[in-house]
Amino acid sequence: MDVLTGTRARTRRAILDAAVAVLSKNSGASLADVATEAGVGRTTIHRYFRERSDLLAALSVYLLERIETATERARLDEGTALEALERVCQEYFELGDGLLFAFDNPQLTTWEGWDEETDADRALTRLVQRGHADGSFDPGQPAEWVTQMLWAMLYTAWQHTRDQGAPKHSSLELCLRSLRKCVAP
Amino acid sequence: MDVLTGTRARTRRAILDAAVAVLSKNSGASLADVATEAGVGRTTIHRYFRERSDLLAALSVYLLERIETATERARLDEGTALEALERVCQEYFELGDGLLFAFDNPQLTTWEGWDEETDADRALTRLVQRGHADGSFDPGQPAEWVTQMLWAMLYTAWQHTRDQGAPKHSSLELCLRSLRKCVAP
DNA sequence: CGAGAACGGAACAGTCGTGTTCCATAAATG
DNA sequence: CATTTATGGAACACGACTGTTCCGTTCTCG
Repeated sequence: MDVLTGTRARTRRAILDAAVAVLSKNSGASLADVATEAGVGRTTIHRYFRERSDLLAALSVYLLERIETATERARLDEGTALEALERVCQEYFELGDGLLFAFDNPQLTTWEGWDEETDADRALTRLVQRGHADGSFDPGQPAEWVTQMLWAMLYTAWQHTRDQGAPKHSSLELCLRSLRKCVAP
Repeated sequence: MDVLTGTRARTRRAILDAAVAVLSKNSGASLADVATEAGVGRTTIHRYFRERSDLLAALSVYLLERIETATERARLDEGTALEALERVCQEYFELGDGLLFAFDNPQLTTWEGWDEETDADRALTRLVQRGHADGSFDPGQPAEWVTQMLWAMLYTAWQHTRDQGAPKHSSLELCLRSLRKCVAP
């Protein structure tokens, strides 16, 4: 079940992406809705994920992977803490609808099966602590608070573009501006 | 149907409050769950609200009322804009779980039946514009963005206390601190 | 081109929430 | 205390979603 032919890997991706798009708008959507969005038969979904819970579990690891790679791309230990924070903000913003889904299902980032923090969470926390240590971040706001704020701001920004049709770059710009001012000492 | 005896008014409130508590945790919860939380029979709920949608509609006006009165209590046109913003933040924080519900259902604050803004929305927007005018708020962040940020921060703060058991006052303190820095010029 | 893999769709049983009716009981009210 | 009034619970029909099976079709790759 690890090795998938090109075709299977492709439709699997299509189903997962469709699930993110549909479930981020309506977390109670039916599998038929997901199938339609994916351009696939409902039975095909069951071929890849026996039960709905299997799809949701796969969705978890899928998004978690995307979050992890986005975090790695941001290279949190390079440059100043503020620069790194802005980079990771931009990377996360690219997650798009996955952002909404991840925010609505916080159990993803905290215990997606285990009760352990993810690497991304730890890296983010370390980053804020680095900012605390070198005096570039406000020491009055604990790291956990700052990371939660980051997600909430990203959620707001993405919703802002999705619902009100604001251009992506301007939403991201507002998000970065607010975040910068928040963490400043 | 406007005049309710004391008893009916009381159970109606119990049902609405239970619905807020349950649906803010799981928006797909069944009416049986709400009934249990309210300490009431499932049929009783149908006596007060024929269909699920009727309960949700009543929930909208209930929360909208609470938001309106909270906004009035904050006296947005008194004192400096910053002081007023902090007051309204504190008032909204008292909404508790209603906060999560309102944040998850943004259609409440924008068009709960009509496609019109609520009084609270307008008052908040005016407040931020006042801050822009007298130079006490950052002109680079439009009023709509600031109000959305306010809700996002409140959501974060309340979730912070609910999930991580942080004391209410400290969460609110963090929220106020972040908000203050955000709107500062 | 041909075999095997991948797929779509129909059909079916099972489950769960919903909305309704009916009746017996508990509570409030005058 | 007697009469409304409010309630809880059982029972039922209905609809939506789910999970499964089966079969014919399409595609993909050797």
